[in-house]
Amino acid sequence: MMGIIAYDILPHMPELPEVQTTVDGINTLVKNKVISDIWTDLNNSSARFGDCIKNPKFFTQFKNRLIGKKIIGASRRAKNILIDVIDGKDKETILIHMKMTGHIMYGSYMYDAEKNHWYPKAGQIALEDPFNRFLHLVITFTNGKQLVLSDVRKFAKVTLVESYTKEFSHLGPEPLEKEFTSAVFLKQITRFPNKSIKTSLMDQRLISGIGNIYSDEILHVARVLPNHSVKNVSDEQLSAIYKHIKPVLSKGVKFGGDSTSDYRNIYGERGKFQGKHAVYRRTGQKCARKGCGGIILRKVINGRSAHYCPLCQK
DNA sequence: TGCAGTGTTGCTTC
DNA sequence: CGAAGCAACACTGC
Repeated sequence: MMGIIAYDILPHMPELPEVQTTVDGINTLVKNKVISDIWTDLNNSSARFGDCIKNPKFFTQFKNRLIGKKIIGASRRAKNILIDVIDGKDKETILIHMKMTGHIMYGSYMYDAEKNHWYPKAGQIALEDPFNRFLHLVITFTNGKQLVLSDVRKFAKVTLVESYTKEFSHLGPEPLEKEFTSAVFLKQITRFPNKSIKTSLMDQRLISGIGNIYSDEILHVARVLPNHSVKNVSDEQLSAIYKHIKPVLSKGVKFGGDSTSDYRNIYGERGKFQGKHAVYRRTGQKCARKGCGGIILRKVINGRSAHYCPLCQK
């Protein structure tokens, strides 16, 4: 390694599999822990951010309402993390959207008062990680350990919610739920006929949780070019896309998410899905489909980079 | 040295 | 209603 820290800043937010991996990690490691203190350095912004911890007034409330409460479990809706906490009958839900570069870890961290900065204590995976420099929210528990938010670009949104339904009313169905039938998919995906199929797959109003990586991967296995308008995608192609949504997302969860960039799981470890890409960020390389021989191309669609094989995707 | 690229959401404007 | 453009932010690579 020669002391060189080799890492790329390739910002892409956690998508469904990454968020699910984090939620599973919280349920494994952080359940029943009682909050004793909360620190942030994001609460120095103007009030224009509304009810989130970037608003200093809100952060004070956030802290007061959560200290003394116990984590009872985490769940996921779209790319949002929901953490339920309780103190007697007094229940709150912490809502975290990791946006571009956020990720959450649990371990032992120490505070440097002079620098107003937190560091992982020795002997932890996170210590080796270049992203440990960007801790912006630290929740300390009565056992002395911390749940931390690392976020290079500080886009993550952290708040408290009372009503899930109100908060998430604009979101499309969850693709891994059994209610996500072929009929539901067809109804949703055809809502904006003039948009590209890739853009529609990533539209959170149509389907929840799919972003740039998984939309590219789904379209590759379904053999559909990303730039086609939805109205020009055949019924056969739409059913192929539907057929592959669940397996591709489940594969992402199975491999612990994608760490092409900054994503880390609750232990500070990388996921392994980046080693499984057929197309995403494989521009100029050979198509992963056996016997295809195509070379992966990259094209900007609606301001986002799409990766695809011009030979086997039609 | 400076600026485009990186990806997502939500707000503004039309 | 919708689409398109941009801001939120940090850092890299050219």
